[in-house]
Amino acid sequence: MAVTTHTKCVTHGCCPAVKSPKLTQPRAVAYAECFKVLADPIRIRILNLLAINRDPVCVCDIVKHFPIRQPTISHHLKILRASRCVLAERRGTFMYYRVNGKCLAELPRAARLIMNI
Amino acid sequence: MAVTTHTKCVTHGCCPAVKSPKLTQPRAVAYAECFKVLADPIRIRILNLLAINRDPVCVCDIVKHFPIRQPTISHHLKILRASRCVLAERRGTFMYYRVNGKCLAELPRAARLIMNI
DNA sequence: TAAATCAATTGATGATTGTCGATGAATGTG
DNA sequence: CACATTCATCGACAATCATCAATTGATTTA
Repeated sequence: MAVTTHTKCVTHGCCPAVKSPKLTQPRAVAYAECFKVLADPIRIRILNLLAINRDPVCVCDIVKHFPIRQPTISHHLKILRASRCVLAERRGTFMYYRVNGKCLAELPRAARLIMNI
Repeated sequence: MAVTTHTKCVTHGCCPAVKSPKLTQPRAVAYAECFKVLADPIRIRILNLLAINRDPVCVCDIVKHFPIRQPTISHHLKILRASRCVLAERRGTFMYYRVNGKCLAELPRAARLIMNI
């Protein structure tokens, strides 16, 4: 990558011996993907709804608690499912969702790695 | 909020006594805002770079570590600054950035609240 | 088999976001 | 003052995202 910006930074006396980030690019991308899942208040509240109800909840009952339509709820559930934050199970025509207990578990560790502590 | 979807959910026997989410909408929005800041690998690595270098780092030295231009770095720094993840200080023509030690500190607590544990 | 119901998918739309080049603001120096 | 350097801001653009209405798919029941 040819780093040719407008900024010349000719002085070279601004910061002596700046260390590179330890976090690799792929790992940072993986963390960002994880945070992106949580970067929506509806998804956060769906997670919370499922966490409070220990028994699985069907989609139609999830829909009742939010001011958005069923396809949008299904869209959010798909994202939560792809990231393994929730688990799904079919019973007849109903789809039952429940939270994955291990969800958000490695979040404190990620925070420590980013913050280098 | 008039909840009129295609889905009628007429059976009403799918899930007995579904509890509402405890997390309030404003709090979920606040959490989502926080996660949104971390939902970008460049911002994560800028945070990590600043965390590893205990001394403040100027913008031109941050730019050197990433394959994006200076205005984009400034854009990310503005977001990190607005969310109080980093602190800034001016020295002459240089702007020095350092990580806010309290950054990500309440992240585990947020995870527990969302997951109801 | 036909009808009914629940949920996922599709396609469209407006809003947001990451990136860039160009420019402007702030500061130091000759 | 004139010039150089660092960094922030502006405007534009493409990509992504949240949402919806309409449709399709899956399953049960009459």
